[in-house]
Amino acid sequence: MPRTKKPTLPPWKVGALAGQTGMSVRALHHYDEIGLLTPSLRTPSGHRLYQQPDVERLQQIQSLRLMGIPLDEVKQLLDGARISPREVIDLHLARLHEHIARQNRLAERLEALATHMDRIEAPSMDDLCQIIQAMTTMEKYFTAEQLEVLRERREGISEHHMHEVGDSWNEIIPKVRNAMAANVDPTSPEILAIAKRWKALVEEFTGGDQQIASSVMTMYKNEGPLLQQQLGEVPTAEMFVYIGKALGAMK
Amino acid sequence: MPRTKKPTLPPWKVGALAGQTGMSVRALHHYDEIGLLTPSLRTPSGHRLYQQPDVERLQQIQSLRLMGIPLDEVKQLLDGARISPREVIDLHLARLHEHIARQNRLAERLEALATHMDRIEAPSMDDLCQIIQAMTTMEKYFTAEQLEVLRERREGISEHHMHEVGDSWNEIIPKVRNAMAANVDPTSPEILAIAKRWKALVEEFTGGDQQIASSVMTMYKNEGPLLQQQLGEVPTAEMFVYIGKALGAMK
DNA sequence: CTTGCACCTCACGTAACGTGAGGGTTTAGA
DNA sequence: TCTAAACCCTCACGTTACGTGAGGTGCAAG
Repeated sequence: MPRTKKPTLPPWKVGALAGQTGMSVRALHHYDEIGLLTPSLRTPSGHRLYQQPDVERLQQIQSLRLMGIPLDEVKQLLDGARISPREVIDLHLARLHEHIARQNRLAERLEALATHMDRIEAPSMDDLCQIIQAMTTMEKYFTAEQLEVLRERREGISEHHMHEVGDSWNEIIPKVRNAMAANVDPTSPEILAIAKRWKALVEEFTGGDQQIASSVMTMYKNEGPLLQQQLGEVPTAEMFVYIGKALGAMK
Repeated sequence: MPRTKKPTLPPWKVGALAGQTGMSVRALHHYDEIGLLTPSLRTPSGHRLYQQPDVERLQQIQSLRLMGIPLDEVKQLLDGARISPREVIDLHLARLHEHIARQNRLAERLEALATHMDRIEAPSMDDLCQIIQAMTTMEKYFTAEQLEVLRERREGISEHHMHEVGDSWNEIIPKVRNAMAANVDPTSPEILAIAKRWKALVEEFTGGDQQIASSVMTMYKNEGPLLQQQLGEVPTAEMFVYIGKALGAMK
């Protein structure tokens, strides 16, 4: 009783397999190159012939790739490295979550940036970079919650008022600088008046939060030149001391 | 009245600039290679010398890179391509959000996969790939909400019961196949009894949802061999017709 | 004058293929 | 049976933003 036909199904050529599985021919070539999926047959002229086991392996490869597993790990997994599938999944989930968290932080920054840009009439590349610098500098000195508080406070304030505050600083700081240069006693009445305005301005920004106030001072100390370039007049550490004396003398 | 000193600050060498800015020397070389940041001076021996404008440009580059903007776009932006910064930001936000959405979908799939794996005692690579295949196949035939419904239903069912259901199908389907082969009248009492059990099994899975029921039938029609390999006995389209006749005759 | 450090220019490697270039093989139609 | 289309092969470069040597030169200090 002879066999009616050869019992093996006809093997697939690359193009056929590619069409069947939705992969590209180049991808199959690539898998062959890296030893991930080597067709079990070749025609004498070198054409790849994939048989059933190859097809099954390809399906496994596709499954694992769909889960975002890199090819070299797929190779290790399918080549019998004794790794528990659970570990693989957990490892990838961890990596993925970290990646997502990073991207989310980036998206938040970009969104914050976008709202900042909307406050400016005709933003230039230079403005853009300045704002980014300011944002990243702030991120170094304040915690996420503090930044949130500051953002909320900013939301509730008109742009006009922000300009007023900037003008106030630009008015006060030179006065303080001159007074210090002239060795004016910080407990003198003029300085006391200025110190009151200074304190009010500080509290408007910090909302009375001591943590924020001290972070601001550290930031001004460390990033003086940078902030000056962006904000105009900026207090120095000595000014803080000088005004501190005045405020201390106010009973 | 002669100048006291030369008015230009001493330029920085790569290592110094790298140290100042936190970049690597290689990165600065790279920026030079691609024409993004070419130092405005070189010593006769070829050492790069960065001057103040170069440093400022580098700071801008760093700012934009912090926002995830690729180097060639940074180059275009800084080289005066007249693109509005807002467009840049919005474009990147859109790309980023799409990317995040993809990663989130992947994470969901991985988490679903993890819970599936926990249902199996000693999961092999093969089991893993089978489950992934099943999941992706389901995703092709059901909407996200339907999948959610099915998942919730699965949560409320013991593993023991799931095995029972599988056994029931494995018992019923051969009976139907035999009856069809023997040309048994679908309105005969034995078939009617089987049809009732069939209907109950179907409803247990679909929860009576017509949309789900019809999606299931399409899936079985299209993916018969695949499902059979994973589930064991699987109904054919003809069986659906046959049982349909029986149920229709039940008044 | 030599040591050591900083600098230079190649040039390969990364992840997963896309996209030709240049040349054989197979197959379907005339 | 011949030929042209369609399919196959093997290089090999391009993609992103640099890391990491390899091998050689410049420069300041002991």
